[in-house]
Amino acid sequence: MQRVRCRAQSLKRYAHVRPAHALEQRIWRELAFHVSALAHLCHKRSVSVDIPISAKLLRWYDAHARDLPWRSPPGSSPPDPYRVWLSEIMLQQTTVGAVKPYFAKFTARWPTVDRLAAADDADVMAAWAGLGYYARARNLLACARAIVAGHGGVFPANEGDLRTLPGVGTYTAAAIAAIAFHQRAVVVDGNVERVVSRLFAVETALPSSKPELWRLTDTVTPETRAGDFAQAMMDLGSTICTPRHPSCLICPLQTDCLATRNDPASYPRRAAKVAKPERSATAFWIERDGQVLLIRRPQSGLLGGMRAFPSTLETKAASVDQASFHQGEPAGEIVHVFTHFRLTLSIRIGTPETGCNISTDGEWWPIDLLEEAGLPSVFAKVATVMMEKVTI
DNA sequence: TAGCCGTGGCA
DNA sequence: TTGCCAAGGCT
Repeated sequence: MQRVRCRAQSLKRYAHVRPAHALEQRIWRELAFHVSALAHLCHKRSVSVDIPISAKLLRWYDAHARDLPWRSPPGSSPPDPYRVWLSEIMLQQTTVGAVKPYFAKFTARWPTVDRLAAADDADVMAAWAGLGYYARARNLLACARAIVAGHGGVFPANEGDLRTLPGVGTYTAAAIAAIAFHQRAVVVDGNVERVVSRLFAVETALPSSKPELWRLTDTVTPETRAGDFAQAMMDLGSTICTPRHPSCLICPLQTDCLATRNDPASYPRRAAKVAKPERSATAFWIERDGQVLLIRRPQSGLLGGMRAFPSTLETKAASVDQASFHQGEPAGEIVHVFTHFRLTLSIRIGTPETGCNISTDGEWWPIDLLEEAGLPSVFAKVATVMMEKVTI
């Protein structure tokens, strides 16, 4: 045991070494954590200590925190609230990998909330294109302008005031208060719901279990470092306590977890899901002098406020799309799966006249610049199909 | 309150 | 190929 402790201490002398590659860094952090845990175990080998869950998690986080562009290192001064807010909006129901390039693009182009508030709507919507959930982009602008107009360009520092801002709900308000302002707030997102429902083996199914999960999260949230704690829960959820195959053997909370030996992947329990409805519609490629007709979709509803090809794709799901539209020559078909329905979109080559029947406020867009139009993915697929036809 | 609202990666 | 899922909010 003494030899192990000496080896652990000598290894800790190399803690400042930072390998160049991401994989090596990850392995190094992993090694450093286990060395630290081993040294701790040696030191406390004969003493049973009841360490709080938050303390275990924070210790793990200090060694394993992911290095993300919107973060400051664990335990350091709070990061810029603007960057925290922007990242939290982008990360709503969106993976870290998808957000990174958009976060870089937005912060380079609009480095402050004042600059963003002064931006043109069309520029922001186009910059958001491809990230999905476009109401977020509309609310992003509304929020930036509310901060400038109603809060002197400064983000409010408490959960209650944050909650009144457009696009900022219960989760986001708590996350900003905790991370950007070091307030004690109970931060519950999808990761936390999963971790906590496993930790306490919550048998109630989501979403009815949400109040119970909030209460349980409240019981384990520390008085200080609530922001680091929240981010630690999210890191744990995305790297160890994953949805399908959790890595319980290396989990810092394994000894506290009631689900670890009882099919942890089966938590959180979920209500049975219903099948996705099928919808079909027609999109029109209407060309003139090397340009193609684009329209702006209505501000609310499906793909609200985004540029698009004229189509029979309705804004409200309740209405029926005109699937059997026979004007124009058939030019192909694409399939796109949204969260709540599966769309088969027929493409037809129309004329400016048929286009005017569908929309009167279109804009003619150069075909060779279509990539800059900021089309949502479903219409970007249409563009790809038609561009391939042109090049053939 | 439950339905609506994107996208891409993964198994 | 298909379904599941990810740092939710709005109505």
